[in-house]
Amino acid sequence: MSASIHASFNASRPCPAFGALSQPTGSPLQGLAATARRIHVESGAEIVAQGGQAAYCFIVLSGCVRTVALMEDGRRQVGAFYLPGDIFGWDFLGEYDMSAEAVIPSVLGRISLRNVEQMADQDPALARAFRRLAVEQLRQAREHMVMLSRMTALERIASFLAEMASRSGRAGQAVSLPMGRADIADHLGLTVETVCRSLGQLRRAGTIGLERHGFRILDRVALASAREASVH
Amino acid sequence: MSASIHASFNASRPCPAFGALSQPTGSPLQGLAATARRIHVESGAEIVAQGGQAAYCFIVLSGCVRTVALMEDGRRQVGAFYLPGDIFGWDFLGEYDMSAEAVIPSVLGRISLRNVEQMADQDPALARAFRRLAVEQLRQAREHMVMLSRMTALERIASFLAEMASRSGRAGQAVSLPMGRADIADHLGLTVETVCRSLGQLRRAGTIGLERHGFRILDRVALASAREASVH
DNA sequence: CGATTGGTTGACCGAGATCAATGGACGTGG
DNA sequence: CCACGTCCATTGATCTCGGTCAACCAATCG
Repeated sequence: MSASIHASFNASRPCPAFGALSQPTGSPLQGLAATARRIHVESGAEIVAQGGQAAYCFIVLSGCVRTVALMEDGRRQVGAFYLPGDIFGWDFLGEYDMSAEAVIPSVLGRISLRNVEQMADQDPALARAFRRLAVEQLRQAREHMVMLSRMTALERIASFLAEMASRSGRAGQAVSLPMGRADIADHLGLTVETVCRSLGQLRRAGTIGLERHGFRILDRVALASAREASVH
Repeated sequence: MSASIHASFNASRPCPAFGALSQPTGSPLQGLAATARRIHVESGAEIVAQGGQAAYCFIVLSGCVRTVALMEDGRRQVGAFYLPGDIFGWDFLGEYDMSAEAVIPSVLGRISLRNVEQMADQDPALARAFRRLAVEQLRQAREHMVMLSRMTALERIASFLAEMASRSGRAGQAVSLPMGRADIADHLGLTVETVCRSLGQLRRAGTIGLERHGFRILDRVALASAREASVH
């Protein structure tokens, strides 16, 4: 069964043009894809370095990418996970404020930020699309802030699973978790141990089916009620 | 002394055109200010409602505004505080995802979002300015996320004070804290009691001078070291 | 001046971090 | 193909920071 879930991820949803971060169909963003150059990265490889000059943004074609902020004392924050169709790295000025790393072997499309600026200057629709992208990111960031400041460990895990499920295509299906427990912990502001315990709690309650690199929602209602503190 | 600090806020910095959220001098954003309509709001008044249709954005001319997300169970998150010169409410699509309330009696400039979109479509420089604004907000949001997920109570308070000090004009000066302890707590993901205790700790250590509506940095080095977990 | 609101301080408790040990998956070399 | 080693996930025991509950105090306002 482990294999089946993992396979269902590798087969993957048919890369929905521009996914979670994109605007509705016919987005002017699609014009950008034409200028993209394919990049292959191995598991764990750094794609952009925190503090480096921002020159490119990327679209995930396959695999999974995480953004990471690292502090001197080792405390780590995983900003977001990017799945096929998602764009990242466009939202930087001057220098990247987080590094980006491949969670698993991935294929990316690389787009010059200079191009983006130029095309946006010439095409108000594209500029507008980027404003919308920014606004959507801000909304997500605010939601994440509420989670980090006000939700319990169990609520965070439930929210995370629900989000991954909704991003991974249709409901009821097996959902892939390409990232390790440590990544999840650093994304949710928890420790690995607490992540494990909360996941185990949901598994034991029969809410989810769980394995190393994937899960399946067994009781949608229970999962929703475990989230509790949704933002309105 | 209480009076002196408070007075120094009311006299206030001379409203720096577009403050914390603006771009460098000569910003194309200034053109927008011409279309603004002056609005006076009393202390505690709701300026926009969470869930309402977004039609306007605002620039703070005097006073202080907070954005607030409220959950059914009463848990509250204060997103940000806006001081004179700051713009808020532009980063919404369709509906406001947080409400905005006056912390103290304030004067605002109200700008139609429809105008903003139109002017941005016609003026690439303005569109670019808004992209920069968005990117800057995202950077701040990410920093705040790190704080909420990884910093101790003392570190959060120290960071907050340092930020307020740097926003409130020149260093070494008395800094106003127009918002109450509850607002600070909900902004930092703490409780009122913990905010008090941490502030008291810094006061007793001689790091800051403290009173109800303001503070003063006495030991800049100690405050910086109390922050510890800066995002490198 | 009393009343109401907001700030401060103390005592206690609990969710989650920390420390420690074990188990299972995967990859490498014999 | 199996033995071993490494890495990661899991589980348990204990500790701690910050939340909760409660009392008191100080400002502001009628």
